[in-house]
Amino acid sequence: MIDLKALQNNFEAVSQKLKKKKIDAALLELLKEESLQLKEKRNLLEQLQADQNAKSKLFPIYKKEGKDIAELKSQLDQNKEKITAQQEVVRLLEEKLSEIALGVPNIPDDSVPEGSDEEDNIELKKVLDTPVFDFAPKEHWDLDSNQEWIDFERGVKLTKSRFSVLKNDAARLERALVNFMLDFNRSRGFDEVSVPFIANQDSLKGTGQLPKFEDDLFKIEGENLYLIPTAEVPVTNLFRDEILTADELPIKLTSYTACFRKEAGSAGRDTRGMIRQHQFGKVELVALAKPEESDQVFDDMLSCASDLLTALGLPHRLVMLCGGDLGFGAAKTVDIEVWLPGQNRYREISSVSNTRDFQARRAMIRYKDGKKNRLVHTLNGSSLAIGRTLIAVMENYQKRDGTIAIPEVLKKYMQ
RNA sequence: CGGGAGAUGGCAGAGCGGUUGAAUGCACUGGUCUUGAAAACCAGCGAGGGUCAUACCUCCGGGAGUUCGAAUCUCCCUCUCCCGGCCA
Repeated sequence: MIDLKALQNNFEAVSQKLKKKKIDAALLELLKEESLQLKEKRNLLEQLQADQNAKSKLFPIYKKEGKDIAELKSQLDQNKEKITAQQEVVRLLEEKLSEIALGVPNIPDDSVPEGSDEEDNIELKKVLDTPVFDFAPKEHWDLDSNQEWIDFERGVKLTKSRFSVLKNDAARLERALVNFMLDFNRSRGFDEVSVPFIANQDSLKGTGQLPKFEDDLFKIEGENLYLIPTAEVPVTNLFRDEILTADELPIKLTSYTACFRKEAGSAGRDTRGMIRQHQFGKVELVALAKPEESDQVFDDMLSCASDLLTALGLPHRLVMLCGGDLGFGAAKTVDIEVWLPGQNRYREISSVSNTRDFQARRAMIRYKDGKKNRLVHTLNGSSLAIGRTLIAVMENYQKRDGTIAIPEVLKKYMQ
């Protein structure tokens, strides 16, 4: 959630920055008006309550002194009606306000470029040269046309489209990738956690998936529980409603989970192959940091993910997302795109974001800064999506005879 | 899924329907003492909103109710623990 106080006090600046995200200015205006309204109504309510409290305290005194309490009681009764009415006013306003506020995306950093979509993203750098083949490299599904590695048909049989089954060396490779990544991340100072793949509404709300993006989630019937779309949800929410001490920050964690996404808005996109599945494995990086150190932590996470690809020998590039392409909760995001020779293009394989205090405000994650409690900054990034990494290995390490080499660093994990 | 107990501040643990936002202990922070530390003693120590700062308001799992007044009484929900069944 954005900082409503900042919106009230610096309306122009905030709404100017939010323009990058193509937000309706009228909505912001409304938000500001409503929040000021609420402040006023709430002040009135509090006055009434203060009055009521003060008079209530007279009650036992009057009784002790044997005074008549009928007059006092009638005053209290009247005042009570006013309070009840005013409470309703405040409650409605609060409801309306939070409905609007929860739908407003995060404020982009100044460093985020203007732009409306992918086309306007800015390439920061390329790492490793793209491989040169003396034959025409295939896409992963053609490489494995008889489904020795990835069995799409049976995945569909078991569940439905966009589910698949890994077999033989692919299954082992997946496991090797997970282990390699977790070990790598640990060596970079990220502590490993293993968390539930199901989260409740409060958690999804804390990281911003709810209420706005319910359509993207698999919900468990009759339970108010959801399959997680990313480990970011459970791992960040580990600290929901907590006040951390300054010296335990930054907290840097890594976790492997399955991720479940409905891909509601992507009908018809990437229907072939394993690029876009309803379920995929991902090793995630999550960090909580003091505001002044979060940029440093962001860079650490980004280089951690990039170095991982380098270690795997996979060419990739770093792309700074423009305002229009930025996710709902992110103030700044850099995507990492891996080279897929079969597709002859870069495809997203990782995404590192700094949400600043946007999630922390929703999830109430704070730390003690001397006497005061301040919101932390939360950051998240895919270490790498496992499925896409698997594809990248297949396509980049393919040989003329259709076999696939194993990256050097994975060999010890494949024995 | 069936039977019993419970939910209070970082933890432990009191709390008659009326200055109780909440005793006490531990932990923590500052100070005195000490060469230093420990011990001892003194002081402070929940959160959110609000204010320049005070006042002031709200919060004792969540919601509804009784009452002039509820942490304290009633109802519902959720969760936790113990017993039984089922089962990785």
